[in-house]
Amino acid sequence: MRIEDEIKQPIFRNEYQKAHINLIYTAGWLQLRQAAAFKPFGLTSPQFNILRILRGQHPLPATVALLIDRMLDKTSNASRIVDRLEEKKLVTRTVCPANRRAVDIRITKAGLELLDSIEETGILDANENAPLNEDEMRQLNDLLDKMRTVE
Amino acid sequence: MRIEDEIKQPIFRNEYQKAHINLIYTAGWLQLRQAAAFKPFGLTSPQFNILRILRGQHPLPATVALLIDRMLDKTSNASRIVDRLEEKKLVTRTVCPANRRAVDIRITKAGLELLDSIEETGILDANENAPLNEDEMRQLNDLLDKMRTVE
DNA sequence: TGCAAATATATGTACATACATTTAATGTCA
DNA sequence: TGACATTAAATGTATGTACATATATTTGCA
Repeated sequence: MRIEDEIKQPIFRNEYQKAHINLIYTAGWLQLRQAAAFKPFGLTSPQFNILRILRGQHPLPATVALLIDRMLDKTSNASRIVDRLEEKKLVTRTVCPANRRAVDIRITKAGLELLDSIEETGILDANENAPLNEDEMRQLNDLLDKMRTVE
Repeated sequence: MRIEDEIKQPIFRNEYQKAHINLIYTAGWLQLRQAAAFKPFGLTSPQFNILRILRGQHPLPATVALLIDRMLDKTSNASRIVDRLEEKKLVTRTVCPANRRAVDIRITKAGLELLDSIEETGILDANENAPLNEDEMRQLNDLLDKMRTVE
């Protein structure tokens, strides 16, 4: 369905404004689908995202600063997302011995196993009836990258 | 900057996963810019969005159900966003006489003037050095619309 | 050495999101 | 008509986002 029909606004000021609204709408649509996929595993999208970064570092630890640097949304509050993961025993937090201001965050065995079981379901992979083919995906990636080249 | 560099992840499982992450990242980037633009006017993005819908209805009222139907993020909580706008005297809320379960929400004169003054700044318009030209914008819109055609 | 600046993280507050539940009004149909 | 379902909105709770401020540690340099 075209964005005009999705939000029942037949006319946009210009193609520029329409692309912006379309982008935010589509991202929200995607977020909802992802959140629903993670829910059976008791994870939110930001929690999953942080777990994935920690696995990338494993067995080395990550600091909060590293997580923020690698997160999709850089302004979100990594500290509190780690709180939730720690409560669920999916990560550990220990004071960094080399720099006692920093905190070493590590994914646990349970965390690694949870990631594996999520990925085994295949919900993160493209399927045969994906609406965009590989070439279109590449085109989309290029347009998005280019869009952010301002200032 | 390419998404690989933005989030310092050199390899993605596939173009599909990369497009998803790119989309969410770019939407977040855009949201931050928009939020910063609205901030001097004391509005958040969802508040601005609802005001714009109300202007589209004006002088007719809108119900909460209509707002949800037209909002970008359909699962957000329109009731409480209207609370904030009402506190700022930008909208009014009255019980709908025809159906006393429903609430008639109307944009006030102050609300209309605020929207005008925001739009006068031109922050919502494309400028000469926009990275994507009109044709590329159209291409992006088509890809996004197509992406959502699942199930 | 000692003290200010910088760094790393945590905490506070307002707002938004996601989803379940509640309250009130209206519809329906036996 | 009266019980029950449906509808419209508000409210509760957990989480996340955005941004300011606080706390503790380390660094730099006079």
